This record gives sequence, C-alpha cells and structure tokens, in this order.
Amino acid sequence: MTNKIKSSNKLIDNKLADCRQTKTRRGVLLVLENSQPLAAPEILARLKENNVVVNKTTVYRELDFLLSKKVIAAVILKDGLKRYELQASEHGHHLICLQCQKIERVALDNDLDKQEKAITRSRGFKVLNHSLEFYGLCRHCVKK
Amino acid sequence: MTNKIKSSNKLIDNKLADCRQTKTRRGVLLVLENSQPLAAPEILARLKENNVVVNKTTVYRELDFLLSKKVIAAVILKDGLKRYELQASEHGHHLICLQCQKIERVALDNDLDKQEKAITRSRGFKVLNHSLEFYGLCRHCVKK
DNA sequence: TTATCTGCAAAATATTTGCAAAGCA
DNA sequence: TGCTTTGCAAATATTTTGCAGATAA
Repeated sequence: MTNKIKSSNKLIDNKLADCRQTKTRRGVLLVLENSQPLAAPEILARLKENNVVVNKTTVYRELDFLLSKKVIAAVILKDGLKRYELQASEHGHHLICLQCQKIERVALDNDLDKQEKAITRSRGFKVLNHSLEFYGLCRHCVKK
Repeated sequence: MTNKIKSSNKLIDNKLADCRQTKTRRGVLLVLENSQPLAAPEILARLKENNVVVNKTTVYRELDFLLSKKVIAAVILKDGLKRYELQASEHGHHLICLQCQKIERVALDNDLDKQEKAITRSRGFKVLNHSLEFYGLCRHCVKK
C-alpha cells in the first residue's frame, strides 16, 4: 500500500479535493475503501500491516477530521464499537451476519416514511433521521 | 433508596424470582426502573447518590448477569455508549431527542416485516432481528 | 454447606490532551 | 511563510481479570 498511497486514486482524490493531502489521510481512506466498517484500533493495525507508519493519536484525529468533512461516516452496531466507513452516496442500512460477522450495506426502496409519519402522529415526535440495522444470517451462512 | 432496596417491589421480585436477592441486584434494577437507559458509569453514580455502596467491578458483573437472564437489555445509540434498560415485554424502538436527549420507547404497529421480506428476497439474507432508532425532536422541543 | 456474589488491586483497552516539531501549499 | 498535521508522553475513561473472603438460600 505504500505505493498506493503515492499513486493516484480518483475516488480518494475527489473526496479530498478541499483538503491537504497527507499520508495518514490517504492511508485511512485506502484502508476503508476496500473494507467493511472498521474500528479505530483495526484501522491502526491495517495501516501498520501496510507499512504506513503513523501514531494512534494521529489516526484518531484524522478520523474526527474526515467525519467532520463527511468523507467518512460512523457505524454503531450492537457491540457498541464505533466503526467507520466511506460516506455512501445514498442512505442505507446494514445487514450484519451473526455467524461470519460480515457487514453488508443495503438500501430500502420503500424506506421508513410510513413508520415515521405514524410516530409523528401518535407521539408528536419529529423524526429527523433514523438508524436501522438487521442482524441475521448472510446468504452463505444461511445454507449451513 | 436504601430503604427501597429492603422493601418489597413486585416488579423486581418477579424479575428476580429465579435469582438470589442481593443489594447490588435490587439496587441496579431500582435505578433502572425509574429511568431512561443508563450507561454503567451512570448506574454506578446513581447507586452512590443513593448510598448503595458497591464496587464498580460488581456493577459490571451484575449488568452481565442481568443481561444473560434477559432481565435487562442493552441499548446502543449513535454515541456508541452501551446503556441498559429493563427488558420490555414487547419489541420496541427508541425515539431520541437531539435537543433534550430524552429517550422514549415506541412500538410500531406494523413493524418491519415488509422490509425484512424484501431483504431476504433481494439478498438471501435471513433477518433474525433488527435494531431501529429514530433521532429528532420530541413533542416539547419541536415547539421551540 | 456450597454455589454465588463481592471488593480490591491491577491490567487491558480505548480515547483524549498539550505541546513542540515537521510538513503541505 | 503560515496554517495544518504529526509524534510523543501522559492523562483519562471504560471495562476486565484473578483471587481471597463474604453471603444468600
């Protein structure tokens, strides 16, 4: 990956159009680009595996920075670990396999409009956004 | 609360029918009974406020125990903190007010059957359960 | 009596802060 | 050059572990 960090990557170049290019920044995004959502210590480990030498403090700060720029998004699952993924273009949800731990993304054609309206009607609560995850068995594990 | 711990409480007695009665156990449940979901350090603080002397290790272990008995349930919100609430009798979701931080519970008449079937159809993913929270403004804060 | 529960001290894990030095544009 | 980013060391916060002693039933 040391090479990849220097070589160009359209996706990442786009996302970072407004920011300084640093090895940490590109490294974190490259790690996330080809991965499921990862927690900070995992990102740190992936960087190390790929010989990107960077301090943990820097990684935490970089994650905050990328979050604030909405280049990445946080994903919180039942274990309470904060994981990060590249910000997706469309609103989506996660399918978490309880067997193999794989995390997929899914968009729902008919999202939760009906439910949100019912909540506003019955509770006077104005829904601004929601978070929805499905836990179960992925197509591979369901066969076993 | 020191008194309350010793005095009887039907709800709690019921939930603990199969377990030993200890001051930690009754204390944790009393704290949760009249409260929104709380994180472990908050529960610890509430106990202290109420003169229930108990070590943090004991509280963490007690929370694990009550979780395993399904007397309480964990609630994970966007901040990634693990909070706990009494296990509700019916499946429900949470409404989190972004203004005053209040957490309400809500049950949806028509839950997510439609969405879950669509996921199984399109992805082969067998949904076993889901987690859904709505973020927005509660009936009080929405007026301001 | 005995299985369960508890406190304490210490370790493990995750995250944050301050500051001086280095790097990008 | 000037603002941003970085490393390092240390602080903070949360949760876990081992073990010896206490307690509920």
